Amino acid sequence: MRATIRDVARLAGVSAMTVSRVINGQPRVSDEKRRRVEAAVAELGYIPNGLARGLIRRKTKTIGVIVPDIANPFFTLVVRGAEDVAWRAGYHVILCNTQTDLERERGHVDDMLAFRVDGVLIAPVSDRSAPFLRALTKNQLPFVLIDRSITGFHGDLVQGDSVAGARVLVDHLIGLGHRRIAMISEPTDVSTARDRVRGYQEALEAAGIELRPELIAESSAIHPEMARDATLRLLDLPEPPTAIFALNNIAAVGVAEAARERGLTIPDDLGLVCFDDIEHAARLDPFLTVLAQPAETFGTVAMQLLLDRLAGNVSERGRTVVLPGELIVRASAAAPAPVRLSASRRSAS
Amino acid sequence: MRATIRDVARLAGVSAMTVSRVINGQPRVSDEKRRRVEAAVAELGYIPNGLARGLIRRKTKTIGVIVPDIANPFFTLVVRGAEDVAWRAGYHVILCNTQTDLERERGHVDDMLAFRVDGVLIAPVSDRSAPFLRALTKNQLPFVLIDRSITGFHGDLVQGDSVAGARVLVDHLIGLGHRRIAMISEPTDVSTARDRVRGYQEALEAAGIELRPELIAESSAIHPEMARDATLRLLDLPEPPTAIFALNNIAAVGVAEAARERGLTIPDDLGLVCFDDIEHAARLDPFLTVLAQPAETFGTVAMQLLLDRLAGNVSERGRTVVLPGELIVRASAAAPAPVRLSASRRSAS
DNA sequence: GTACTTGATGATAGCGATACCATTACTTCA
DNA sequence: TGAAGTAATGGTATCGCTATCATCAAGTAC
Repeated sequence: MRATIRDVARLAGVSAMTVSRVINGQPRVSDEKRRRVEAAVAELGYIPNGLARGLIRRKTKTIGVIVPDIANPFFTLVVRGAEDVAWRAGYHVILCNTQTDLERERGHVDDMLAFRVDGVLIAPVSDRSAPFLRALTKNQLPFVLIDRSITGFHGDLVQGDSVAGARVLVDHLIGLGHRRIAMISEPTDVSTARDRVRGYQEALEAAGIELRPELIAESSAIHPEMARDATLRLLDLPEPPTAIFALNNIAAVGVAEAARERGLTIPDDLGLVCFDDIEHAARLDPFLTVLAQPAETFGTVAMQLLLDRLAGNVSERGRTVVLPGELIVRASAAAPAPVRLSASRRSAS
Repeated sequence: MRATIRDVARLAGVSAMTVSRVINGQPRVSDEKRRRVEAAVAELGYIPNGLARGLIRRKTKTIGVIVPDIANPFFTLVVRGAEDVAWRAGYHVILCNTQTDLERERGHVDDMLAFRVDGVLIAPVSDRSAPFLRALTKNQLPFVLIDRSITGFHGDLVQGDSVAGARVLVDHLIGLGHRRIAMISEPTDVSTARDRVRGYQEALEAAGIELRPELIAESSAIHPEMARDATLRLLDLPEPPTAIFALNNIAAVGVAEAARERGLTIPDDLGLVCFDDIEHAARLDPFLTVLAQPAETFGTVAMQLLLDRLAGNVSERGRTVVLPGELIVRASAAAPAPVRLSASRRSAS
């Protein structure tokens, strides 16, 4: 079996308490015993049991990070940023992927409570996640929301400005001359979706463009196939859009697939803009015009807020950090074709 | 404070043991007490303390997953696959990102040992990770290697066929007519780098093409900037390559950047192939010719091997699973220009 | 009626650490 | 000289749970 603190104590000829003092770098230990203990630790390859420690200290130096889709480059970077800050502060990260599934989210939150993580970073599935946040609060487990707010909840939050970002993107399309602009959205129990729809609507209104409900397609932020299907439906409208605003990068990927299937060229036949960059794709070929959000900073800032709170040097109730996005104009949106022909359907891909 | 099993027992008017039996679904409890306990659990919002459980059961239902770069789409998918299988089996995953830093890897391995995870999936930084594997073995912590083997180590392993894959990619370039083919590699204390260099060399030899050492540039598998710099150096050679084989997707991104900087068009002025797909980029614009590896399957299979071992229904010592890759021919490699002009240097980007 | 199951329940003893207090041996200073 | 502080060290209780064994009532067999 693995060595315990008592094995070390026996080998070093001291008490368990002295070993504990040595491995925790406390004073009040003679140099000689310290050396003997260190030798015994090395000889046995002793590693303190984190479970036992956590049980009595009521601290585990562990942070749970719960995200809806780790394969989304946005969240990948969030996680990397969070992990990095945590590591530097001597914490480690338990990563939980919910796949936007509420039941999985419930399970993960319960696990975080059970394993006594010291805090949680969570990008909740939707407003229906509210009960889980309540469970965290009730159990006094500090947490910080990332990317998405929850109606009626007031706590630490790091988010982008979705309303403004959406306006910028749609204004950009309008500025290029587009008037028939569609949006690929997701269910509006997600705050970012709500906000981006609002930004979209505000931009159209400000430009005096009539809102057409049929141009807002509800899709998914994690399954490109659904965005593809939604796009195909939009393209089948009697008056198809000349440009599409996808609520995020994943949806944009689906739009591009749909366009390719229909033999439409982006940006000539269809303009495309979206939230969130796809780092590797952008470097490979700077094509997509996006509202880039500083994903990694979402993670670092959120983790920092959490660690501050754990350190106890925070008094405010709900701190909100809004990180600015940046419009990066690349090639996926241009002026619409001067004479709009009905798109040739079902052309070979 | 949070409710303990004794609080529940008191409220239900039973002993702690009876509560334990109920929450663990054991028999030997009368229906009436079971109901009373369940009511008390619900009323108090009781969640069993995982640390205390783990301490006595010597199981935590937790698996550590250690990868060199979570932002690499390959590893992102590995993690997603692993997490998915783990979740279904009632395990959760602690994600550790080493950034290919040996010290961070050491720290994470120690943490896994300290927190008594039940097993570990690890894509080691390099052969220099061997001591950490020895520590795992010594402490009887089961683990499975992913993607990379370690010289002299014999245990469970899930990997691709890097030699064959590299041959396929380089053969593809040769088949297109390329003779001067460079490779962006990384230090050869990583098994995949070794194997891919070997596949590259074998392909050239088989085609009777002379090996030029200066055409193998050592770079990085996680920093595209380094691959970019390496590519610029290759392009500055007296006789620059007509095509480049990048050892992975990240390196390929750097190659593309370099080409763009030099005003070279891919594939017309420079062919490019690499290992590992970039899912979102491929969907957005099917451009890169790659040897795609089933990344998510790496994760699911590795986790399955590990869980099998934990369940005790495995006898073999070192099981190796080799997952086949698939050449996906897209647009980044074509026949070289019939008349090879010396590449115009320092042209505007 | 005795002996032996069987089921339901609880008391007790840890798991491997650390918090907290007690003890010992010296100093230090009025 | 004696009160009092201080450094080094160890003993004991405890974190919250479960393994194990003991207990007791009720049923079963002979």
